[in-house]
Amino acid sequence: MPNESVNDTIVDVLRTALGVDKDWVESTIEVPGDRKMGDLALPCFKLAKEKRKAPAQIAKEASDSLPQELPKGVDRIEAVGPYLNVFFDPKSQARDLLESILENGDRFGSSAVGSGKKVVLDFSSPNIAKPFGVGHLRSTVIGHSVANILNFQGYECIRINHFGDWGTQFGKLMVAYIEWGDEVDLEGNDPIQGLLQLYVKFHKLAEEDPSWDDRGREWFKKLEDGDEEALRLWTWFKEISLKEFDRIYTRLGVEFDSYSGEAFYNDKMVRVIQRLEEKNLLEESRGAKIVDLEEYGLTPVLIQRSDDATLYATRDLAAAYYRHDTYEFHKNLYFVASAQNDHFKQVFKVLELLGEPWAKDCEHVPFGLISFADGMMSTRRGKVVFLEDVLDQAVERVDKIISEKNPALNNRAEVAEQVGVGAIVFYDLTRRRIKDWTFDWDRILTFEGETGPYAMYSHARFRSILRKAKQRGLEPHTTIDEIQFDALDNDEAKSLLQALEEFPDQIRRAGEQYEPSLVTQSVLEVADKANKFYNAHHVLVDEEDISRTRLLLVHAVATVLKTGLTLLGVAAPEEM
RNA sequence: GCGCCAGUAGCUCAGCUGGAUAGAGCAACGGCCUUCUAAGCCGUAGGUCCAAGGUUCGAAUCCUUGCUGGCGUACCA
Repeated sequence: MPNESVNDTIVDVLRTALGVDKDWVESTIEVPGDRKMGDLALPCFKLAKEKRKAPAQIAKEASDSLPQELPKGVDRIEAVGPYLNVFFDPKSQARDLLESILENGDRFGSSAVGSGKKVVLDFSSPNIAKPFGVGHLRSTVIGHSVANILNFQGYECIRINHFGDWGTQFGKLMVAYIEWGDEVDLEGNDPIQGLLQLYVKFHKLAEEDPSWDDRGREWFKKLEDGDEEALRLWTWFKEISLKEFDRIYTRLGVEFDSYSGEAFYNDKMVRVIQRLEEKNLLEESRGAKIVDLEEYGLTPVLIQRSDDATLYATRDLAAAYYRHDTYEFHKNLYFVASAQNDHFKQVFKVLELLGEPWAKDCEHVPFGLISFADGMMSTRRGKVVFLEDVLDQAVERVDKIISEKNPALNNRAEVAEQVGVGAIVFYDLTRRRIKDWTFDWDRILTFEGETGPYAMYSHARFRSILRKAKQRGLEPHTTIDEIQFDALDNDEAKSLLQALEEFPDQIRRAGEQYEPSLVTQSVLEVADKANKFYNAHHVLVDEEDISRTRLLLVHAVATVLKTGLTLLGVAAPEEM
């Protein structure tokens, strides 16, 4: 069914009139693309063969045989060509919607489908000792938003930041530090910059002379074996990074329930290897230990290197077990770039082969990558745009715009931060997550059209009307019975109401598909229709009754926009 | 080579499990601020939905093949 508003009574009436069964109606009925055609439509093509009649004739006959008394809330049902179109009574529709928003407030659009179920979300998960680049934005904001959306639907969300705080990269960094540590500043304001320089220099040399990589592996092995010097450096690098990440998460408003990174699973690797051995899945190959997945069309999973050090896949297996044991999850989600599709296929397949029934509840939620116009981002080559620089630029630009457009704003710095950061977050959540995008300063710093600032602006604008009204002693109607329907009897109000009505359904879909862009699109749709309404009709007019009814609509718009923005992890300032 | 993903207006994208005339934004051009925030609104222009087959009453949507681009393809994560 297209949405929840299709109730049984309507299905029943249509079913009887057409002489078909309930399932047929439920699976065929749809919401017309053009809502002028009706609120629901039932195409009758499929019945043509069976009934040996033209679809249009079937629709016509069915509409003639409808009962006198239509279901509550239905204004009329009419045949239009081969379609049987259902029109809801606009008044009762508007009444139900506004009443629901009035009653539910910022819970409008929420549900309880997930109640009692736990969802584990692994997102953001940046690598320690590397800068937090725009590339890390994706996992962070998508994961955060999906957590908000699922939470809104009653799921209990466990947000895990699976830091990349283990692996050969640390060995490499240690080698670099030992060699050139005195050339960089790791104590000043920007120690990450120093680490990056070491990292880049190392990779430049390693490209020409692979023996550098061997030294890196050696040092990582030392770390795994608990070497004191290695451990000291590792702890120090980690501290430097965590400080930086903390600052960014605070700005983004992102929080986690667990910060157990890869190192956390260090002592849980043995058990994984044990399990694999018990099931006879492990084989020796070229000196390493692997699980062969050839018969499933997958490349082998490397479990243990020839020098016995563990790998990414091993740690993910250990983490999956840990999460299962600790949280008894309904779903275990990984918000990781689509480049790692194969990796997750392998890991989940191994879990399946291990006989774990919960393997099917593990899901990779992939997203496209961010690249530069001239190619890929690469930390190894030092080709990174720091997320903080992007946020700073955005905030700076917003601040300038405020100084031009609303110089009287008193909490300007705070609002500039909210709008600037919100613009970046919203930007990343506008398109479907699977899409790749190219980093472009001009584009990401555009605040007009389908952008975060536009949505925030629309919200602020409508909040402003409510404030102005209050100053004049006007409040929205508080009970639905007071509504003056004439005040909403125009195209702009109707399509605005429609946009508001679709909001809960979009949230539901966004939760099912782990796709925040559906919320973004719905927010933009509401903002668009709201601004059109704003420009076509005055809210604060002489007739008090009309004003108060329109204020109710304004209240509904502000409520929904704020809820939508909040689910996306974007602030909704009162003024801007 | 093989695998996964994408291909819709000049650019960036929507288009829900196939349904009525394929929609927005940006860029371009022309309008609208002495009443609620012009980060807004209205209008003009812009399309062989990558291509060819197939399924269907009906395909941007499903299937097949091909083309283009991105990513992956064992000791990085």
